[in-house]
Amino acid sequence: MLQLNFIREKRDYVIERLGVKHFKDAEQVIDEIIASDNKRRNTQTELDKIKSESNSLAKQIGIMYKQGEAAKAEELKKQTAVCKEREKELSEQLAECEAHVRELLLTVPNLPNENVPLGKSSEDNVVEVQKGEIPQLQEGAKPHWDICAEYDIVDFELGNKITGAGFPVYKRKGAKLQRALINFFLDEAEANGFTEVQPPLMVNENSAMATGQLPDKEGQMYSIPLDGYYMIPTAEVPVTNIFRDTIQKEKDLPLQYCAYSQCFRREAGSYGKDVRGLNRLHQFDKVEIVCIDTPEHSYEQLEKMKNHVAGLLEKLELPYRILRLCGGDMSFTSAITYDFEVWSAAQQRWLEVSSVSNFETYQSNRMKLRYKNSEGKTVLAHTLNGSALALPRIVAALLENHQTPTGVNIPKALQKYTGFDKID
RNA sequence: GGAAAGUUGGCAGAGUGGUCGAAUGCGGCGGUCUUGAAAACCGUUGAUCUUCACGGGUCCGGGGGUUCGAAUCCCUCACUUUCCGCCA
Repeated sequence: MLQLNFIREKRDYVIERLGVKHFKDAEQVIDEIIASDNKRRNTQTELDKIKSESNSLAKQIGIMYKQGEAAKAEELKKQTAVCKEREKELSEQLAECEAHVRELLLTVPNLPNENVPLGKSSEDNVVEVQKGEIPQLQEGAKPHWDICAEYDIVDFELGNKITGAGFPVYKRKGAKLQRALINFFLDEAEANGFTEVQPPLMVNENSAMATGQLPDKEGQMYSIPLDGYYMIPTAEVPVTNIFRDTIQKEKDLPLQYCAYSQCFRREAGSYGKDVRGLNRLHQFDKVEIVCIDTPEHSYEQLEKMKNHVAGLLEKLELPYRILRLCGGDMSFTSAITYDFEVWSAAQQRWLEVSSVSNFETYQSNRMKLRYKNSEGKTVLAHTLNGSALALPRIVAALLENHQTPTGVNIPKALQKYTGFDKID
């Protein structure tokens, strides 16, 4: 959520930046927000005056009773009736204004950072780096879903029977590879200074609201209506919410956390070859990194997170590239996002395996995540997160890029985790 | 699932209808003392809205109610603890 004061002070800038994100009717919405807030302020000022009056009357009445001047007190009581009525009116009006402003604010996305490229779709994203050698595969190289079947390591049919599409069963060396990757990612994160946590896989409404999944992306999450919970689409939600409604000390920043979790996404609207095999699942495993930092240092921190992710891909010997997403392709809550993609040799295309973002104060404003700065002022912190990494497409890329006629080679860095060096 | 007791500032913990945003202790911060530190002593120390400012408003788990007046009484929801039941 954007900060009201910021919108008031930088109206034109806000509208211009929202244009980069292709937010419709920016001018109209922003002006309505400002107008509603003006009304809110006037109402509040008036209400405060009335309340101040009631308070002092009540005090006088109290004193009179104590001094045994009951008759005088009764007289004053009559006066309070008028105040009360007006108070009720005004506080209703105030609540209405507040609700309206909030409702509008929730529809406004985060502003893109100055470095965000202009553009509408994924074609306008900027390729920052490309690293690693694109492998030349042998004749008859297979896509990962065929490899999975050949070595019986991921069973999609079985998952269909038990649950439905997008819930595969990992078997044998496939299951071990999952465990190995999770441990590898967690160990690497820890070595880079991230503290491991294991969060709940379901969250309540407040948490989902704070990180931006609610109110409007409800259809993307699985919900448990009986208890009012949601299955997490990413560990970002529970881990960032650890810090909801807190005031941190500046000397404790940056906070750096990592968490393994399973993630659940409905993926409504997806179809076609994009969803084949491990490309898009309803349940998948991911190690997430989450950071809280000051506005002064958050972009440094973002670089650190990018380097961490790049290091993982290099150790897995996978060719990858880093994209800086354009305004039209970024998520609602992000100020800047870098996507990591690995080359899928058999599918002949790039697969997104990580997304690293700085949300600046957008999430922290929703969740009241603040810190005391060196001047002793309480200000909003910046939140950042990234996947490090999501498993399914990594598995797909490992299987495809490292396949040989006699089996799939496991990268050296991973061998001590898997306990085997080849899937055959 | 049943029963009971709780939820107060960073923490511990007073406060059961009136000047209580809240005693006290601990912790934090600043200072005195000290070569330095500790101890001791002194001072200071919640958040938030509004106002150029003075000031004013709100917040004692969340929401609602009673009352001229609520941390304090009532309703409701959530959570915590203990006992019983069930159980990996």
